[in-house]
Amino acid sequence: MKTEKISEFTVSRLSIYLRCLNLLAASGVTTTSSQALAQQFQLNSAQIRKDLTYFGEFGVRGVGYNVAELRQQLSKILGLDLIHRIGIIGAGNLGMALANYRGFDPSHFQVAAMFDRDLSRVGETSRSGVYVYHIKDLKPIVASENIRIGVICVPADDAQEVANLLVTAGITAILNFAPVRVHTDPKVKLKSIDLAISFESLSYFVAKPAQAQAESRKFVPHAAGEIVSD
Amino acid sequence: MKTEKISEFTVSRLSIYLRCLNLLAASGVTTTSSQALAQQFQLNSAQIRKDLTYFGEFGVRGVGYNVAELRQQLSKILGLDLIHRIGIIGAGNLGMALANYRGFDPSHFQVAAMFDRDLSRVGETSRSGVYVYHIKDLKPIVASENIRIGVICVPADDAQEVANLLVTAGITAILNFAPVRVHTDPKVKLKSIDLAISFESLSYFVAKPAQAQAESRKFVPHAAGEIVSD
DNA sequence: AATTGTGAATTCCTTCACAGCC
DNA sequence: GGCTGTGAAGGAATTCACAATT
Repeated sequence: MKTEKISEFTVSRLSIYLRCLNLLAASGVTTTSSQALAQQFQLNSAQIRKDLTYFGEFGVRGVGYNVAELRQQLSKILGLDLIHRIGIIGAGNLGMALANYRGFDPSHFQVAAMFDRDLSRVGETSRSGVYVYHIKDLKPIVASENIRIGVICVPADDAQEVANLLVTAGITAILNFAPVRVHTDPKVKLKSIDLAISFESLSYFVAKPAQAQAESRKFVPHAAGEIVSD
Repeated sequence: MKTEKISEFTVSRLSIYLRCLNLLAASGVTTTSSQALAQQFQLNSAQIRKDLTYFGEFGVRGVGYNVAELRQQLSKILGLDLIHRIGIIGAGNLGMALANYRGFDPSHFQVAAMFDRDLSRVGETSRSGVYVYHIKDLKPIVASENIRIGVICVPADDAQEVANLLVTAGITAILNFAPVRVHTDPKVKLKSIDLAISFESLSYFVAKPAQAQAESRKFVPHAAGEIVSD
């Protein structure tokens, strides 16, 4: 394994590779190659190999990759051998939807608690069984529930304040859904999904159909907005 | 204006610039400069200028930019002088949350209809007043409601089928929230927000705190997963 | 004097192409 | 023969730095 910097692009692609391998494993494939993966899932084989070799030499020349082994390696690299405890701040539509979201595996990601400042929401429980605490209890609950990831689902005007609270509470990573740029301690990994920017980008392409199709890359990881770790 | 290809990165930043300008306008600022914007909002002034000059020469040398004029220009470029009619497919948690989402201006984006194949959801209405139709009525409702943007909020296994239906219904752009890569006609603008990838990227950085902070760019537009127009 | 618009330099990301190995 | 791992090439995006302009 090298000590080179791993880009956000590479990390996102690892997720995609793992997803592809899971599909292959489910259909009983035990061995594959970068070319086979590339062809089946419309990726570039050299990129797959390059991404993987940042973390080790998982393949066998002339043969390819063992599906089971590579799945396990990628799971490990992505930290999916751990259980991540998540706290959602803002128990509105989006926060509730995320608490109930079934798109990710509950053996890796668990929404442990929600928080809101609105007393009418405090004491509620999501359909999936997540309790809504008052925001003033953020710090002790983060500690007692072992929460490492905070998800900001409050309006733009409150996002920075919530980010500050999360940092103070000792969170490790933040996923921000508020349509605003927030700033945090560099030790906290911050990532944003900005729905307003996503829709406005679509708007641009809808409004300009001629130019719209010309550009665009095959793959761009992440949330509209920003990825910041400082 | 040049006929160069405009990158997805640039388009996303235009949204950010517009947002910054809106804040400046709200606080009564009438003139600004790329340096002032860069400093206040942590951007790079050369990048702002370069992004803007893809679309025209909006500034005055030695003076800067007129806030009101630049806002209007950016709104126009981003197609925000139009009203975008949106259809959401999948009236589950996420679909409902988006139908009720208040993060974008209803004078630019209107959720006109939702669709589901589950009869128990058909006939419901979101809190914001959006009716849920049966998916079999997609095509006629898309036409009658003048829907141009389709938002996929169904499980991964159904996403490709829904994408096909949307293309057949004559949609112009698709925003895909399903954690899977979908393929469409190249004439349709496709963009994905992959929450599973976003969380897995955070997982990577939570699991590897040492390396985690080293890399990462200041700004990466878009959804985890992919941006595809083909 | 100040700030834009932009060619040049730089940095980063992707793809090519092949030596090395099974 | 076939496939990996990787140096080198190519392409994109960002930033620098300055000539042009008011």
